[in-house]
Amino acid sequence: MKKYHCQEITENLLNKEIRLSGWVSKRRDHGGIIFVDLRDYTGIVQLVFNPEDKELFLKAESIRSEFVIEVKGIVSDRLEGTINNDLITGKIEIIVSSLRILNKAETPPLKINDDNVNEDQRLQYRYLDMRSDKMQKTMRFRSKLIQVIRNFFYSKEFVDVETPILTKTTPEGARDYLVPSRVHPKEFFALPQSPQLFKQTLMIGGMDKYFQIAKCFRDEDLRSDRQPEFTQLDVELSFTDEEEIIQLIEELFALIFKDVMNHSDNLNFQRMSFTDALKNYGCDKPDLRNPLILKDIKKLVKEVDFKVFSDHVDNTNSRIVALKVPGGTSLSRKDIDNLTESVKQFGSKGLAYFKCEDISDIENGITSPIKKFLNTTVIKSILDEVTASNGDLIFFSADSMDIVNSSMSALIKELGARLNLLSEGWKFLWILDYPLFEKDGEGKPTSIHHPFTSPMDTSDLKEKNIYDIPSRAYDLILNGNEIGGGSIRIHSKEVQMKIFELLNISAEEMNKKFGFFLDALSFGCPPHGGIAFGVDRLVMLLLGLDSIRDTIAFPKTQSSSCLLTDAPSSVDEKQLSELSINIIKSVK
RNA sequence: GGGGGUGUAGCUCAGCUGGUUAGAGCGCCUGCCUGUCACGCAGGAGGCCGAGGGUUCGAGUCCCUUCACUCCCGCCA
Repeated sequence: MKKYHCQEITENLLNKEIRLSGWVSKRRDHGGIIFVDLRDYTGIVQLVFNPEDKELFLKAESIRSEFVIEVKGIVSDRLEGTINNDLITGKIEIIVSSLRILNKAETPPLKINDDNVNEDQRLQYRYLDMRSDKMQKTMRFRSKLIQVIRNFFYSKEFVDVETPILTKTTPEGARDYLVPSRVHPKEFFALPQSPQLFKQTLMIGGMDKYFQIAKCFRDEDLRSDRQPEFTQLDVELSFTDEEEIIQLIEELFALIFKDVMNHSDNLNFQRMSFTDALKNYGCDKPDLRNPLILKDIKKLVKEVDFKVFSDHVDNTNSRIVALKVPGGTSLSRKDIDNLTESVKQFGSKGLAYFKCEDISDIENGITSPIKKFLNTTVIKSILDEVTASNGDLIFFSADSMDIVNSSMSALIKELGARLNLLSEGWKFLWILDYPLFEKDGEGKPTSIHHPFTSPMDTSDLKEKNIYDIPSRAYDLILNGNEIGGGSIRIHSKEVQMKIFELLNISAEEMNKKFGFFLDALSFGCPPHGGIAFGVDRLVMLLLGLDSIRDTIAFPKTQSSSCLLTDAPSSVDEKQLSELSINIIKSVK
């Protein structure tokens, strides 16, 4: 007898005897008749137990929620008036002739498909949570996405190569997860932060088109969109350039949207320079659905005798911006106070603003706590600069470049969401022309992308100011989220050593940490480049989920533990001594 | 490392300015019920109020410490 899934039972099977198995979603016992909703991943179908068969009926009385059962029965029309239009299978039911209880179940601690359960409960009982429609849909979507991605790259003759999980620690970047070596006491493997050096080494090895769905590990603090272990789609090609990679990836996303998202319209990919992104949006991942943009007004306020502005007028590392919010006068004083409070976490000291009630009457039509510092000419020039209309609110921020950018980009995001300013749809954006280096917290140069990124022109390395050297890096942004990034790489040993040198990595350290790679570069490395995408984050975005955890079967909590298995856990002394490890006794 | 939020029954939550015996809905158990699908009706069980300490005649409620979960800043080449 053929086996079916619940949702496959339709009128086509009327009067046929079928076999079905699944979980008991609900039992409704009317004394003389028992209904059971049987559930599998496809959905629900109603079973009917009639009292004529006493043994069968008795057994049906004993079943409870989440029992695993197998039934045989006849697919029947529902009686007049008992059709349930809320169920796809609501026109039929199964009159059960035999029941096997394959397994009992304790009363579950959470209800399947109850979307109002706390996440720690869901993670502790992930196997129950996973029975829900939502998790089933997400995990199957993810699988389909990966299938489409793999097929795309196979069809283009890319080679899928697995790279090591036990590898070498790297000096830059995130904290490594370390694995002690038993065979080599006092030495450690590191889990890969990404397969970067391996994929470049594959290029040197003549694997001219490579891709991998790769697990990556970074021991840093978590966020709703960051897990310590995550999945990357990793891609690398030899003899390539930016344009070929961009075309390849746009083609991939066209396929993903067609086959996985059932999205028929053409996708819209725009491009923007890193400089323009920072200038207009204060960040390198603007959401193009959001119409709000920043306007620099330093020139307009240079004569203004107002300390908040004048402190920054002559500082080249400072920015003074205006942000016009159309219809923003609807924000209450309390709303504005809350927004002011929320930008403070980025180091901003406050938010000044104009309320534009009547822009033709600057005397009375513009209200602002800072109006007394500004003359009519300055106010007028600001209104012109942002092309203000009646009903607009204009926020001002003056501070160091970093603080203005981070606080105002957050404000743009917040206002866009709160005032419903976002347009519909999917906005892809390539960010190009990144500089090679930026200053780190200690004022030292650090790679914006990573130290294997090629400069646009190698002669710049000698001639230009280190922070003005353009790189060949690119990022792909989708609706304000970074989904991937890559670069054309350095393929010359000399250039690579020069970059390390600029990063203050000593010859000795270079040799110790990257010696193998520098050697490899010297044996005929083809020009190459690539890109990597965060698969978990992509699934989250495409499905509109709030957290990356919902896209991962067994995710970690914010403190990097697994509530299902209770990992991490302490280990036996014996295990430790085999690894030559002593636990430092905590002073506390 | 820092800031915010949450923690009370199996689950989701209420519990005011400290005051008798800590509540609700759902779930669970028992009984009744032949057309329900949020089944219904009757009855019942279930709590170390996250943990530890303190203030008080008295603490779920106030104070301190700590743990867990969560959002954010730092961090994430």
